[in-house]
Amino acid sequence: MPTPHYGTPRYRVIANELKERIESGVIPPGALLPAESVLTAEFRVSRGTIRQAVAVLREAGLVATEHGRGTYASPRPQGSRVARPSRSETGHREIAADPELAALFAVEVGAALLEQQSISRTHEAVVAVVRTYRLPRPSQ
Amino acid sequence: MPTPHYGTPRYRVIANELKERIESGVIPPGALLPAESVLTAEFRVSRGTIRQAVAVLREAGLVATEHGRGTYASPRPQGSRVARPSRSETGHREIAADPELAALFAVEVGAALLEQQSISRTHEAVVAVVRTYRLPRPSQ
DNA sequence: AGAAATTTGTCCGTATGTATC
DNA sequence: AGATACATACGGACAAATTTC
Repeated sequence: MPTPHYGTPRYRVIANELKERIESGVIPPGALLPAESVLTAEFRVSRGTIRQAVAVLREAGLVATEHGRGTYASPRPQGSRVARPSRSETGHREIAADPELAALFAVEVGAALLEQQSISRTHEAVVAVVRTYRLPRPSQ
Repeated sequence: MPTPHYGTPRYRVIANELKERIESGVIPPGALLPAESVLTAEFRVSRGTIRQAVAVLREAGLVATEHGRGTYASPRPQGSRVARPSRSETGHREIAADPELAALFAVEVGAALLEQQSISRTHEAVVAVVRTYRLPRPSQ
């Protein structure tokens, strides 16, 4: 079979599995993940797919990779009972306009807006969170 | 020729070039970037390399990609300090932390946060609304 | 110190799936 | 339905950083 991909892409399935292992402690904080070559053997996928999966975790801040060394599980934010930020340092998502934003942008309440969020930290502590709202790509 | 690559990787060179075009206005905000196949021809690299370059821009928030449509230049790169806030368009107030902000700032849900809002307009139309959240002045 | 092995980084070419026009 | 465009996946090759012997 060449490469069918229905449903969830394999790299996401693998990313979820690895995430599971990190959060459950199977791969403890600070530990090295198995090498890409090992993961390709375990999941029976190509190296590119593994790298894509690891890239997902890296963007989520769960791991950090070093050239020639390997990929480390990130040390836990020691708050430990504080929920993990569900998003990385910067990201965008679509949100529904609250009444104030709706009025400003002259759209219906609940209309889709683009929110870009960026987080400023010093060391670990969050200093500021900036959310920028815009209209979805300008209708021409 | 196999694939020599010294110095800056090609995908970064290409990302910088595209970034240049977006910030200089050669590719105006909201416009479609050339298709991956076109960029492949222009830069004479494989599609994978082009996708890697575009991924850099996407993470930086300079572009957004839609399946089957193409990649759009974002309305507003963050670098350019555009329009005067024209004053009076900004204000601050105290708000209650929603779960996401609470997690980021490591405070209780509902705790007081400072929100500063500024509104950018061109002519009359609202272009963007920026909300910055911070912890209240520490009493110390 | 040096060579080899390991591991991640970059790049290519190809094939096929899926969404949009 | 056909054409276009992005998404996923494979396999191979070589480069560069690190560790090991």
